[in-house]
Amino acid sequence: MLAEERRKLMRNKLSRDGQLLSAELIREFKVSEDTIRRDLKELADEGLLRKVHGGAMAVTTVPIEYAARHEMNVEAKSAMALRAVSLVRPGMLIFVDGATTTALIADHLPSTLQATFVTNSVATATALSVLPGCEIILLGGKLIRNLLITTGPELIQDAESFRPDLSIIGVHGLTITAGATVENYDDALIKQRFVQNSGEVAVLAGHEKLGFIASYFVAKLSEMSYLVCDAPHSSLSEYAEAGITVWKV
Amino acid sequence: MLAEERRKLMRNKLSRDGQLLSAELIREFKVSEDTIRRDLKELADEGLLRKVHGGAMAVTTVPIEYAARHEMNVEAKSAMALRAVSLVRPGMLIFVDGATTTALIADHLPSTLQATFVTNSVATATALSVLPGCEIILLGGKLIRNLLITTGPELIQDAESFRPDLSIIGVHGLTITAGATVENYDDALIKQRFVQNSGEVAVLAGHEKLGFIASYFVAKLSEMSYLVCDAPHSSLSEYAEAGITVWKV
DNA sequence: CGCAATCCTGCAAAATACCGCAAAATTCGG
DNA sequence: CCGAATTTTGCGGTATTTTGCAGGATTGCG
Repeated sequence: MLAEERRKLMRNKLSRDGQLLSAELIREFKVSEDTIRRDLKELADEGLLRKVHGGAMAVTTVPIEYAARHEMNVEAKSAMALRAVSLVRPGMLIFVDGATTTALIADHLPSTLQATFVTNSVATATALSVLPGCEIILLGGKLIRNLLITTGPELIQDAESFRPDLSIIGVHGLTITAGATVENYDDALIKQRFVQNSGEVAVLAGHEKLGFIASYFVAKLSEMSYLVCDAPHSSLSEYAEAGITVWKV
Repeated sequence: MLAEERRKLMRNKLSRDGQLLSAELIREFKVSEDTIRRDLKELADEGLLRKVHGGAMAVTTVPIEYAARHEMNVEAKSAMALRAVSLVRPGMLIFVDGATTTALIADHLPSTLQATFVTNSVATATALSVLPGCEIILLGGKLIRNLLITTGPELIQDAESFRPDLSIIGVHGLTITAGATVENYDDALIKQRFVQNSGEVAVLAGHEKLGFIASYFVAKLSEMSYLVCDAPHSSLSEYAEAGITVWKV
């Protein structure tokens, strides 16, 4: 068996189980303890795992990952969420996605608001649940572990039932030519559906997202009504010229 | 089990319960008292907890949460969840409802478990998401604010697609004649569906639920395979005589 | 005060980790 | 295809970590 093949299997096992046991790997691959130890050191140098006595543990623990992203840059994200809130009117049907930024809008909504929200994000649904006058519809499906959002063909189908007045979405990349993009395929599909079916679309993007193209397409510039961003005016002017209402925070 | 894995589980338990009991950890991890004590010293050096006689207390910035949780008898609930976990086998399809007790089972499941879970509870889905080898399906629908579970006619319809090997449900009331009952109509409808379509049904009920009849029917005694309860044997014998496998914790 | 539970210290056994080196396997240039 | 350079692997020896145990001190509680 090739060394690289063995390490590939170890990567798979790690992402599946969240940890690796040296003794188990020795039995499984029929190699010496030293070889396993060297492999673990390799993977540790790649940042995939942390060596511990007797094996290794994955570094990407899910809740930590989500929590860590949530912690980052809270002031800017909160400011952007505040701006997006001004688009919300009573009685609206509003889609909110599972981005860490958009999940913050619940904190800025008036507690007396009466509206209906639809989302595929566990975190967003939980945050919105504090609003006594609002109805919250959580789209069901297979849970994506590190994003805490639901996905799946049935969900895409269900999404067709909604024609929101407003969709508030976060993205991973935004450029003039490529439009809005994200890093997860399923996430992209869902956002596409709501972008196409919504009356208005508000995109929230931190300044670090500008000029970056992620792997999966979400929306053309012409499909976007509002762009909320914390970048300087100079970077945003070209988006304003493309016909988008740009709000700098 | 890795030492590091054990400490990780202890951290989880600590943040959930606000405290750790040495004796309980010894039973749970099947290690000596010394090992647990050394682990507690490790975590104490990290500043996560303060050692006290018989265990440790979390050094919490928010004492409110601990007080609130302590009120709710976490120990008994955790013990019941631990028992229910023994019914889980790799490869199973398992329904877990949104009761506070059943949501705890995620903490007792082995991190290497490979299985599929279906739930209508936001809290349960989030808790289960720490298991790297498991698929989690969250049923979609209208969110019930105070329970953080989804409901609705479409959800009942979707539920028919599943034939779980096992359903783990919590109830609000349990008597010989009225069977299992809960306080929320939509919740009852969903549990009914899964009770009828599951291979085995495990009911978790604190001792205070016995002899109480809530408003909405969930399951007859004949539909229940297992009853996990912390009541004395004398109260439970009649359920055992009704043909249910009764586990006292 | 007495008893049981818990805690602490030192120690020893087992498992695991680490280092240097040489054999074996693989790669590569001609 | 051959031989040298490189990489990979296993082995011996030693260091470190983990764990349980014994025995005595301490604590909590009726």
